[in-house]
Amino acid sequence: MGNREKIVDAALHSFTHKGFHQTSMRDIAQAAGVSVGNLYNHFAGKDALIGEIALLENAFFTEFAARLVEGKHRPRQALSDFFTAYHVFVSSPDSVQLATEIVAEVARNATLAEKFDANQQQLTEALVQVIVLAQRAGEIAAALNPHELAQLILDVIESQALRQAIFPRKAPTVANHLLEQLIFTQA
Amino acid sequence: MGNREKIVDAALHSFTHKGFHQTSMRDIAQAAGVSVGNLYNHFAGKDALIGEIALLENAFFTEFAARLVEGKHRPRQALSDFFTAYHVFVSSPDSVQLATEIVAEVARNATLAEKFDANQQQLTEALVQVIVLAQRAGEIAAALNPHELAQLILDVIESQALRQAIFPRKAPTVANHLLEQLIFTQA
Amino acid sequence: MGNREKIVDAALHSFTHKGFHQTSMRDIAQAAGVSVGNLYNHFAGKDALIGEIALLENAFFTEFAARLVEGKHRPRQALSDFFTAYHVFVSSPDSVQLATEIVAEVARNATLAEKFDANQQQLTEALVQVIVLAQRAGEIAAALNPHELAQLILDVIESQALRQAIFPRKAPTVANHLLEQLIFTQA
Amino acid sequence: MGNREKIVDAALHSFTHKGFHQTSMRDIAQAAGVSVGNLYNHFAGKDALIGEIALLENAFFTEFAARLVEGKHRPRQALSDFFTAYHVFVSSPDSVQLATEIVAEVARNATLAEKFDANQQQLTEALVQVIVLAQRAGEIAAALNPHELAQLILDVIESQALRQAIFPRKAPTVANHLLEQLIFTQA
DNA sequence: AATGAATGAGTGTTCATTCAT
DNA sequence: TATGAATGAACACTCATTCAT
Repeated sequence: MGNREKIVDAALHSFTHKGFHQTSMRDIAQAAGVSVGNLYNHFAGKDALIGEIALLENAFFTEFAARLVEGKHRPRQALSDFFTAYHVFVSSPDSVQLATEIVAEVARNATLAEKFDANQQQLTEALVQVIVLAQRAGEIAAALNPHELAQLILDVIESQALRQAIFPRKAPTVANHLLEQLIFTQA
Repeated sequence: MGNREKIVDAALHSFTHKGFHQTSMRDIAQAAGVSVGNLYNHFAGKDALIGEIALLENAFFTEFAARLVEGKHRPRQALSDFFTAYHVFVSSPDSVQLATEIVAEVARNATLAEKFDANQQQLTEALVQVIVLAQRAGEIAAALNPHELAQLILDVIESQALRQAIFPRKAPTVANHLLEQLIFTQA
Repeated sequence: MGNREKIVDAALHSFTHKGFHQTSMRDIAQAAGVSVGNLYNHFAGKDALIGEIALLENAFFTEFAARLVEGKHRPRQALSDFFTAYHVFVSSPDSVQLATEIVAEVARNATLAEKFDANQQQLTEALVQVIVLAQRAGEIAAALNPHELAQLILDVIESQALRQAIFPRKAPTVANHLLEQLIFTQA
Repeated sequence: MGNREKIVDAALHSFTHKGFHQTSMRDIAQAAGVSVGNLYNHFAGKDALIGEIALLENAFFTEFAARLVEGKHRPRQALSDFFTAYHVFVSSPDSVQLATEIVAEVARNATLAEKFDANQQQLTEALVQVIVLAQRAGEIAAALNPHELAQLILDVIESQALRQAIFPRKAPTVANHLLEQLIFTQA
């Protein structure tokens, strides 16, 4: 593993567990087993490193999008599967912690926001595609705006993950049951 | 206005626009027109100040809950009105910025999470109350779990506000149209 | 007990256990159950309080001197008794801790040194008096300079107390046996 | 001279003349001609620096011990010479000021006390060695406990130095005359 | 690409002291 | 006397970044 990757890994871990602004370049260098100075041979500065990490989810979004489209000949099933898989992905405590950091950062940094948005777009569009097919199949009400619905789906899954990670509750709800009730037409 | 209030105001403003960890105690003191040392006569430290700010929304939650319950004899209308009002409240850029900071903080601070959760609870329970009435009135499908639905409603409104504030989009959607389509039974 | 006494007590305790410069005026006020501002009604400032404490041993020195002179008709016994009593007095850990603080302070503050010296003088002179009588009685070699001997006696007892308090050793020596061997003529 | 040495020198000087707790890290950095931050590249913190200084006398103790043992074939002379040399060494005002600081610190810091004790041990043991030889030669009474005597000797010399430095007296006594009178057997 | 000493502004916090009440 | 809010300089320490090697 090259030093650059070691640094990215170390930064990911530190940022996740301590937050962007609670993590120092020294922390990262130490965790990566690399000298402080060397960090700057690979990244222009802390902000560049934050940017790199913030956009790391790229690959995952692409993968989810691909899998969705793959299953589009059975749209309802594809959506159901996606709900489950995405929920699992987004529910890991590490994922949640990092996500909150990224959102706070993105909210304050327009450049970052733009890139971040572009990433998400891929997944949203794949969702839209499958929703439209489900509507044609009569599995989702035709009156619903597919773009808005896609966005709502992602929001609901992500919010639920966030809440369950942060507020450890007595009875965690069955993940996406309600969502499916609301979205899919009843037999 | 007492100095304590001046400090809270200044902290609220600075935290909102720069983030908790990008704001120094000096920043706050200066913005409040107060000496640095005096900050510590009113708050035990920065964390205490962050906690105070993080829990400031208390009042608003209570107010929304009250208004909801007030209108419960016409549950559908009450919910609709709440959707609109809550969306407006939660959509102000300041509110969004601060909320992202708070969430990131809460995700890393169990004590804070607990208090924060307790606050939110009030609003959720008011929502549940009105949802149940709407179900009895046949305006919401009886099969939906009221607690989960209440939570989903808040999530959707908040997520939408967040997204619109962060990603300035071409066509901002009509706020809660989709939500109402999904939730309310069709005539 | 008046507030002034409460303050002195609190200062004595805090200075002893934390050192002059590690103790804040707040510490003292709190320990005394008094407001910070009130400290300044009773003492001009921290230095004045340090001075007060540093010279507190006054009374004890006077008492020891008095008892020594009282027993001077049996000089050897009086000296022996003094050795024991002074050793006990000076050996308490609190006494040692405070003494080291005072010495460090006195070493840097000529005014304080002068007052401190004056206090000690009383005891030294009482010792000299009894030593001279012991010499006349043939119990101490006449060749020894009484002033120097008095000083040496105090030094040895104090140093021993210091060492035993700071370096907890395996076998604490029988306190003043050696001192008596050296000083008193052998039968 | 490396920066580390410059820092140690500056700390030694500042600590001696102002005391540990009256000296700030900035003082030291400035006196060393070094940036504040760089202090922490060389020492973990102020305490580490205090520790380093407190144990600096190591070398001197070792040297005195060596010289003592060197002269042990003429024990009385060796002791006499040591008295004089040690008195000179320990009498410099700087030495006294620093010593009072160290003692106060050592009295409050068990870890430091231990290390400090170990240092002193070397010298005490060399002294014991020579005392025993002097006793065999009949120059010191055989009845005296050599360990206790060694300790007493160091105490007396150090106390005397302390007193002369702090209380500038009319007639400074001839340094170790009395000590020799007490210790050595008379022809 | 790699090191780690060096920088100096910046951090949260504490301090002795003052002062209006 | 007594209070405790108010002051602002000072404190130990950390920071992102640079740079000679």
